[in-house]
Amino acid sequence: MSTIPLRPTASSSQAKDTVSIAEVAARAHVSIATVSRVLNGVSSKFSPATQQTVMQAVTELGYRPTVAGRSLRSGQSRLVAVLASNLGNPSMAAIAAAAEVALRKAGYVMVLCDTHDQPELQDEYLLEMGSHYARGLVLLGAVDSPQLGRLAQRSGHMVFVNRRSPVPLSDARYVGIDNLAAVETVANWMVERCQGKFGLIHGDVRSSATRERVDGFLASCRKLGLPLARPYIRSSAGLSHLDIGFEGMQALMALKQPPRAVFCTSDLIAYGAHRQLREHHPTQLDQVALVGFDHSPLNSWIAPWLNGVRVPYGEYGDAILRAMQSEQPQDILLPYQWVNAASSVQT
Amino acid sequence: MSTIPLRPTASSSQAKDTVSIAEVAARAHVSIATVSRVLNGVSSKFSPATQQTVMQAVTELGYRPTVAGRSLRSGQSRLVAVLASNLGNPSMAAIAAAAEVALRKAGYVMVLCDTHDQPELQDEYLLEMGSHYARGLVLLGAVDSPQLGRLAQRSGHMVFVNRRSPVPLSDARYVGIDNLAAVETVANWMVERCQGKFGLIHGDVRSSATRERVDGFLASCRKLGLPLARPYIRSSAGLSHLDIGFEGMQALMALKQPPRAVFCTSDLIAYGAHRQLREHHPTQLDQVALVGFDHSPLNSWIAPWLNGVRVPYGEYGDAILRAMQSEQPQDILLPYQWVNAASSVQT
DNA sequence: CGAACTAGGGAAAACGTTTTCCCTATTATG
DNA sequence: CATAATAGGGAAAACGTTTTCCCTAGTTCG
Repeated sequence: MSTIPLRPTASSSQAKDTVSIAEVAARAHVSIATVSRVLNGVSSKFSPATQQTVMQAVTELGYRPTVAGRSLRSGQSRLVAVLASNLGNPSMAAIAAAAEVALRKAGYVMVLCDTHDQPELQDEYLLEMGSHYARGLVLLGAVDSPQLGRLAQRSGHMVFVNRRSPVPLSDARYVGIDNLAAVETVANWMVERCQGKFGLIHGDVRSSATRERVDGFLASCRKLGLPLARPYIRSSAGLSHLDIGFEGMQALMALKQPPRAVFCTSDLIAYGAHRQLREHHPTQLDQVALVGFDHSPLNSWIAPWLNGVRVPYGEYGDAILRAMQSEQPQDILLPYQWVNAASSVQT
Repeated sequence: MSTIPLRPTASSSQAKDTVSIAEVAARAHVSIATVSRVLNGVSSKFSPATQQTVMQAVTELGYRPTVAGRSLRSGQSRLVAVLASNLGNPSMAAIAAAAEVALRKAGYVMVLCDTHDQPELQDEYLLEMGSHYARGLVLLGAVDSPQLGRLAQRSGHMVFVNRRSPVPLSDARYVGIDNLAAVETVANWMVERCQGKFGLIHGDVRSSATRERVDGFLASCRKLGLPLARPYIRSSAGLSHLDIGFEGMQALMALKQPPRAVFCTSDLIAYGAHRQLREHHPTQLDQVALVGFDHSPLNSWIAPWLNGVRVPYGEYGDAILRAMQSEQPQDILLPYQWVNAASSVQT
C-alpha cells in the first residue's frame, strides 16, 4: 500500500513529442554539457557566441528540461508541498492561495494536498513528497503522525502554519498570528462594550491555535477582574464549527442570564451562533454582540453584524516563503487587526 | 525565463537519508530487477518466497521508490495537474477539494495551481506540468493561451471544468452542469413568483458558463412571453462579482419600475446585490427576491434569504476522474437542484 | 622563452528506476 | 527418453539531466 505502482498509460501512442537536450545540442553543434551549462547559467564555461547559438536552438525547438532527469541527477526539485488539513475551510483555501502566489514568484511550484486531518493521509503525503525531492513542506494544520518526526532534518524545510508542530522538532518554523495579543484585544473590547455577562464558544482544543485563543481569552478576562463562569464557556466535540456555534449559542441563551456578547474562536462558529439567534431568538439578534476570528473578506458583504479579529491572509504567502527559506528556524507572527461591525457596515 | 535553473540547496548537508532499490536488493539477496518486479506486481516473475523476503526488506528499510527515477524511465507519473483560474473563489476551491479526494482514491496526486486567469501563467503551468509527465490536466476555468492547443494530443487527457475549451480541441472532455436547463428552472420560478418586472445581473460573458446562463435565461424569458428589456440586464466589466452585484442592483433600483426579482449568475453577485439593498434600500430588503447560482453550503447559515441553483460540488470529483480516465472524449453534465430560500430557513 | 594559468568546451559518469534480453533449472509433452 | 515450454531471476541498457574530469589553445607572468 505504501508504494503504488504506475499503471500503464492506456493509449501508449508514443507521439514522440518531447524534445531532449541531445537534440538541442545537435542543432547547436555543441555538446549536451554546454547546453546544460548555458541553461543553468554556469557562466565562464561558454562564450557569448555559444550562448546565442544554444538559446536560439532552444527556442526554435521549444525545448524545456524534463523534471525527472533534472531532479534525478540533482536530487532536488522546485516542488513545495502544502498539506492542508481541510481545504473546504475557506480560510485554509485563502492561505493556500496566498502561498501559491508567493511560492511561484520565488520560482517554486506548489503542490496542494488535503490531509483531511487524518494522520495516515498526512503520512502518505509526507512520504510521497519526500520521494519527489520536495524543496519544502508547509503544514496548514498539522496533525500528529509517525512520519512527522522522522522527516525533521530532511533537506527541505518544514513550516507549520497556524497550528504548531504536534511533535517537538529541532528545525520547525512557525507562521501564524499573535493569538494571545489578539484575544486580549477581544477581551478588552467585550468588557468595555458590555459590563454584563459574556460568553465564549470555542472549537476543538487539540488545535494549538484554538487552545491559545481559549486560554488567552480566559486569562485576559481574569486579569480584567471578570473571570468567566463555567456555564458561559461552550464547545461541542466532533461537530463542525458551524454546528458548534449553533449549539453553543443555544446553551448560552438557555441560561438564566444570557450573555450580551459572545466570543467565537472562529468565524464559522459565529455564523452558527448567529443562525441560532436568527431562528430561535430573533428579538435578541441585535442585542447580543458576536465576535469572530478570521474575518474573511466576505464578511462585510454577508455578515456585517460580525465583529472580530481580522487575520491577514494575504500576508501569509510571503511569511511562509521567508520562514521556509531562512537558514535558522524562526517564528513569524503576523499583525492582526480589530474589525468593528459598525465600521464594516458604513460604506 | 521559460526554463528556470534549480538553485543549489543552501545547506547541502547530504544527510544520506534516502534508501535506494539497490540497498533493498542487497538486503534481500536478490537483484534490483526482482525488487522492482515485486513492487510493481509483475507476477510470474518471482516466487511467493522471494516476494516475502523482498517485502520484508522493503518495510525494514522503509524503502519507497524515488519518483524521479521511476518517471524518468517510464515517462509517466502519478501527478494530475489542476489549473484553477482563481483559487480565491470559494466554488473553485470546493471543486478542487472534491477533485483531490477522487484523484487520491484513484492513486493520483493532485497538483493545484492558480492561473489567476492569465494566459502566460496558464502556459507556464502547462509547460511545467508537461515536463512532470503529468497524467492528466484539469482546467478549472481555462483561458485562451498559445500552449493550450499545442498540448491537445498529449499523453495525459485534458478535462475542462465549468468553462469549455476556448480553442477547438479534438480530444477535450467537459464537466459541468446543465446551465440551460438550470436557468429555465430559474426563469419559470421567477415568472411564477412575480408576474411583474424582474432583472438580471451577470458576470463576464467571456466565460462560457456565464454566457450559457445569460443566453439561456433570456431565451427562456422570451419563450415564456416575458422578454427582458435592456435596462433590466446589468453587468460591469472588470469588477469582482461582489462589486458587479452591488452596482448592478444600484442601477436596477434606480429604474422607474424596479424589479421584484433579480437573477444573479453567481452567488457572489447576489451577495453584492443584497448589500446594495441592505445599505441603500432597507425597506425593499424582503420585497425583492434574489436568485443566485452555486449555493455554497454556507448560504443556509449566513444568506438564508438567497434562492438559487445548487451546484453539486461534491460530485465534481468523481465526474472529473471519469472524464479524465475515459478513452473517448466525453461531456458530463451533473444534476443541479433548485433551492428555495424558504426551505433553507426552516430547520 | 618557458611556465603557469584561464577560457571554452567535450566525454563520460552518475542519479534510481523499469524493462529487455538472456540464462538455468524444472516441468510438461511427444 | 528427448525435446519443448515455463517458471524464476540476473545483467545490463535506457530514460534525460547535471557535473566531474579532462583537454586544447591562448594569455599572462617570471
